[in-house]
Amino acid sequence: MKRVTIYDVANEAKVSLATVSRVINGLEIVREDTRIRVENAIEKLGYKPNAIAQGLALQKTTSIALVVPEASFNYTGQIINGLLDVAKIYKYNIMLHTTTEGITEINEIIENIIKSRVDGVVIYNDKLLYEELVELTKYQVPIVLIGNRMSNENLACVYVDIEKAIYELTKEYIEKGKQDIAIIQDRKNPYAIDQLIKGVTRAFNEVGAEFDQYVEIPSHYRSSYEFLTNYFKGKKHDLIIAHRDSQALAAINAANENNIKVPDDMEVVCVIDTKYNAMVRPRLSSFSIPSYDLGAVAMRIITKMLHQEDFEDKEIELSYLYSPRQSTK
Amino acid sequence: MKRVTIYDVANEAKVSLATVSRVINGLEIVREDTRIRVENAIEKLGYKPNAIAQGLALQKTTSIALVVPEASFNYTGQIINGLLDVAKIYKYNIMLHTTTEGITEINEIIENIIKSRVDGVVIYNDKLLYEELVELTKYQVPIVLIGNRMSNENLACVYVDIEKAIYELTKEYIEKGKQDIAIIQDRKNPYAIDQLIKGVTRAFNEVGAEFDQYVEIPSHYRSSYEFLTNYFKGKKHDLIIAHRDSQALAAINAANENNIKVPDDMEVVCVIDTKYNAMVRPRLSSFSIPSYDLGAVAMRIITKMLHQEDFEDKEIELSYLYSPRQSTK
DNA sequence: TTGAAAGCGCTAACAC
DNA sequence: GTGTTAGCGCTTTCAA
Repeated sequence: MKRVTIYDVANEAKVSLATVSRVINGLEIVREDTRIRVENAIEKLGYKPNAIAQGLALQKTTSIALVVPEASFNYTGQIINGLLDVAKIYKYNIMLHTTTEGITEINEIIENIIKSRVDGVVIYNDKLLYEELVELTKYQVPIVLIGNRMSNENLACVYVDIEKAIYELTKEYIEKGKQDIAIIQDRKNPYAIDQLIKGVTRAFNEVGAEFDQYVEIPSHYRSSYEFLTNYFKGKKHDLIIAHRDSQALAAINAANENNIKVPDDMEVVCVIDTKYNAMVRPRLSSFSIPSYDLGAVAMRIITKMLHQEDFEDKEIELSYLYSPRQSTK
Repeated sequence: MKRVTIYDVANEAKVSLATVSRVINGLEIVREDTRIRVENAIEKLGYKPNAIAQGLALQKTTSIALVVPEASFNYTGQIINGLLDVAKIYKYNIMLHTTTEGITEINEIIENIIKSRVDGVVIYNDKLLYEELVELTKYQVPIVLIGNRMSNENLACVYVDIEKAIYELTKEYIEKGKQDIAIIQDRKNPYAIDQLIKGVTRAFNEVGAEFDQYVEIPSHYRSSYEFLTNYFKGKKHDLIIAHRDSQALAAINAANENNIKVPDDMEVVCVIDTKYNAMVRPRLSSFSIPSYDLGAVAMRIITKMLHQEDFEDKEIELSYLYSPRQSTK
């Protein structure tokens, strides 16, 4: 099947290309019978409009760029699904970009995004630096940030207030007299960890105490687990706060290794979990972060920005739900 | 920063747009000093070539479409990473499409892919029907299939022979006198399950036996687990073969519930696993399917097809590695 | 080595 | 209601 253009269709239907264009775009000003003729021609030739040409003519591509950190699809999977579902509704295509380690590379991605002339970009990246965002903003492309709280002219965001979540959790534990609380480092999510620390610290400060149990570990499980296996040899806490479920699991397994029983001897919670939390034993107490919704809302916001729809707030907070399970008492 | 085009750069540098184009594309025929002038202008104006316009002029978009089933990023994540890494090297952009349930929808996706004029498409989808592939092939766009074995004019594939894998595994168990082998259904991966059944059946047939223990279960864990919890009440097998690790875990948990110890009373293996297999106890014996490589190779093949590079075979088989762990003896 | 001009496929005034 | 035509931003002959 050779490339068939709008001209071919016009010829076949004995009309001008303008008319074909009108039919394609569903403009009402076309007479019934000529519309039918055109539609038949389209069908017969198997014509599909060239989105690239349309993009050039219309100055918009109806596609948006999605930037996520590499390798962690376990956590971003739901976000992507939410985003894609909404994108489908509004007929947007998604160009997927992933960030790896290395500051320089992000500039390549930006370069790429700009060149591709997407209509908007959605970013979920825990370590995106402010300067890079500014660079992107210069090109007046609407941006929605997932996770980070930040906004301006054409920058909006959707997030969950995990600082507050952890603050409240910590307060509860302090009230129960369990003040020995530790946070496990997560190299891959500096922003999130920052929020966790802030939350715990705030709760501690309110009772005149100080938080200083930030446990730094290599971020990959194997070493993380190994480190913790040692760590728990002579030590345990009332409560361990991890960011990802995989880290919480590492902690539990490591504790187990040292005969520390979870939740009896030590409790463990994590902030974001995956479907594997339904399968592990003990099941992890966690905050149900609405990942799917984060993606869906982000995409919805982009469409609003693109269609100049008014919207109340550029910073949208989604709520979490704490779900106590078997890793806490 | 307003839209700056090749004309603006040409003006700024006092050359024609043709020259600017040459500089952008690194053509050697530009004199040193004028090249510098152009480069300065580009820098000054912050010019980024419009990939859409280039796409129109060149009749290629340097982007490829990736089609994966929704929701299972746990398993496709590595494939995507592999694909993206290679795509980066060859400067291709990725348009992400996901398939949900429903036959009709796949046609929408195809429509979309064709309209977007990607240079090629990579498909990982265990239930893509042959007719749809044919529909796509009509548009003479190079296609690479991941997982399914199939090829023709502009259709290549990369896969792992899990039929053989399971055949060999089964043979081994039969030789050990463990003939009570069951396969757990996986609704989401009919093609893979089909391969598993074929493998086991072949091994059984060779010793004059017949395989008939295909356990049908709802595919979501909750119900899967619940079903199996009942299933194992009066029954157990020598070996359970699951496709995904999540299903194997469901089986193990369900068995546990009924005091069937894995691996002592019953052994369990799965074909593809995720990073969570490093954290669960017992750790699952599994075939290490090289997901990352599947993605990487698929992308590499596409580039070969696109650059008319010759390549030996349109069907590339990657090898698996069986890793016995704690769920088998 | 550089410039002029046609063309990639489509949209959107503006005529008729 | 339909056709003509001028772009959209870039590449690529063909001349100069």
